[in-house]
Amino acid sequence: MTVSRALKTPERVSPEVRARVEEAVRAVGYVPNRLAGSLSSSRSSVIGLVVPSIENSLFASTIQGISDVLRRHGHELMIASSGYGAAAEEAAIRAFLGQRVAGLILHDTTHTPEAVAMIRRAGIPVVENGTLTRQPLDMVVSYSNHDAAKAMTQHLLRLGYRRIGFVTLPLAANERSRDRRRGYEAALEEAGLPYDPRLVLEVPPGLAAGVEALYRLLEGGGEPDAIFFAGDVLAIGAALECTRRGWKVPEKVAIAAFDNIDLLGHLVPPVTTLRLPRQEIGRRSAEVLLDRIQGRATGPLAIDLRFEIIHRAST
Amino acid sequence: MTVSRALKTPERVSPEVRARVEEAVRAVGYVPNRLAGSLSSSRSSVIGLVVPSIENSLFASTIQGISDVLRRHGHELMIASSGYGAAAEEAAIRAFLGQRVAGLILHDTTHTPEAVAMIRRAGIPVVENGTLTRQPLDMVVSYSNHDAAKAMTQHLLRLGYRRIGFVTLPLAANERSRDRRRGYEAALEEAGLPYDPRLVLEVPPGLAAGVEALYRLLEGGGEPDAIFFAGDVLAIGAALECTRRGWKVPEKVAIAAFDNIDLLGHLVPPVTTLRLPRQEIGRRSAEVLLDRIQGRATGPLAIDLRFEIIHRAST
DNA sequence: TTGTAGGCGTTATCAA
DNA sequence: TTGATAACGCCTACAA
Repeated sequence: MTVSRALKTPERVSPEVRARVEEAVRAVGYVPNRLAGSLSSSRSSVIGLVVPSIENSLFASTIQGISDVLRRHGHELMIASSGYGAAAEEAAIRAFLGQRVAGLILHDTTHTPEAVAMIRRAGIPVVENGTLTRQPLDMVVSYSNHDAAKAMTQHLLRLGYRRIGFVTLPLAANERSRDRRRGYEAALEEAGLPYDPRLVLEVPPGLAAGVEALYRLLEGGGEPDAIFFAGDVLAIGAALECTRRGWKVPEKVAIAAFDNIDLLGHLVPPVTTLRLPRQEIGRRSAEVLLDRIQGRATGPLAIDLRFEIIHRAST
Repeated sequence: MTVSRALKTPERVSPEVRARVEEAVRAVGYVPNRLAGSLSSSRSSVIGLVVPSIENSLFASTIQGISDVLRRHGHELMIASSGYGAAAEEAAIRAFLGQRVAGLILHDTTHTPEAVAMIRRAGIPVVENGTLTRQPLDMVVSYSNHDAAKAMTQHLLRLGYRRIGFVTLPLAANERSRDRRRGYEAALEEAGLPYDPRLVLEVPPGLAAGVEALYRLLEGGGEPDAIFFAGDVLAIGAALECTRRGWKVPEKVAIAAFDNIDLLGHLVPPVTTLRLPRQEIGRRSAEVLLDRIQGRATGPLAIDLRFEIIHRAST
């Protein structure tokens, strides 16, 4: 007990005892067993994070933000990827709850009923990250995918484009993509423009898909004057393909992207895009989670971290 | 005890008891406490991973590979980033050992003496990932940065380039970069070419650094006919800058990169590079670690996963 | 096949 | 300020 105190609350132990303990710790290379500590105190310093994919650099920024904050506060981070499936997410959540994590951060905002029930029973705080969902489990830290897509579409409209193509990642089981799509439609509607299905495309992720989308839209009869690639690296693939073909952007077709990937600013021409607070989402998520864990806050919470349009020469 | 058995070794319990337990588990939403399990059995299912940076997409591939294998085997993954510093790595390792992880995967191959001592005392298996180091702590799964850089340099020599520039990331405290640099030098030496300091540059990571390196080498008096960017996205920055300036590659200067970033193949012209088994490194690391944890293997081990040159139009 | 006893390494609590 | 005792929830070992 005295050792425990000397290590956790050194001020509550005599200097002499403290010194002896420190010496002994050094001598034997003692590393306290936090499993036992957690079991005894029913407090854990581990946070569980479930992202659709670790490999995706956008999520990676968020993870880095989370990791930085947790490290500073002496917490550990457990990660699992759900591969974009709610069942895998449920499995990950179950595993984390088995490890008695102190809190969860989930990127997806759609969960299996069982996953929700487990989290409720565990009674631990949760942050959702993917989009400013209307039905949060608990806390949300994100930006509005709907508003971001709408703002970019309006930006294009303001620039005079009238036949705006929209390329999205798969809409199924992903509230983020659906939000973006609805934002696009909302902007058109407010502008009194018709929705033309020949201008809308759903494609898998990846550079190659961006290239393919470019051709399909240009040759699909919709005659787009601009294309808004609402996902990942799609716009990069398309922009590079224009370079390859010697097509002038935005004269041939304007191109807009959805994320502040460094590279977009280095392309020729640099590509208009949205700045999304990826790292900030991670940092704030970790912070609000720790606030709750440490009893500094209670109750639901929704933090809108906003976005920003970066206007460049491609539009 | 019967419940424990029903859950872990259902075949050793009567069907009737099994059914009753399953029913009860469902009814109360019971999630076994793995902390208590680990404490009692002194076995853990958690693996600790320390990478220099989570945000870097190259490490992200490796992490994904690790995560996939661990998930399939019912193990969890704890992550920390060392920010490229051995002291931060040591702190992460200490935290992981406190959590009684079953094994460690470290990307860096240089560690503080204290970190090494702690790992030794803990007696858990370790895999190092960054390069085929000669003095592994325990197991290594990687490729040879030295050989890869040498091979690419020789490739350029074979193509007839004689004044080959070399751009590296910071050499301090990073065996990988030093290995690459030595590989470059070895190739020159074997070819009987002099080492010209005007052709070698050390820069920070990032697209912009690649652009800057391009100019500094072209204007530095070394008159390179090819530049080998031995790190990350440096080559992308340089290649895009050539596009922007309308410089022909490889006529103006040939460009070679060091990693199989998808994008390199989509640039104009596509950029020659090395294919490195990033994901495979992650998968194999997890596999050999599990082999040891589950007692299927013992002793040191070095797995060389090789690399491959992807010759494209930029050289 | 089922159950009992004891202990894993901490921390909460209370007593000295 | 220090120490004794009893959990925490599971698993090992052994007994019924």
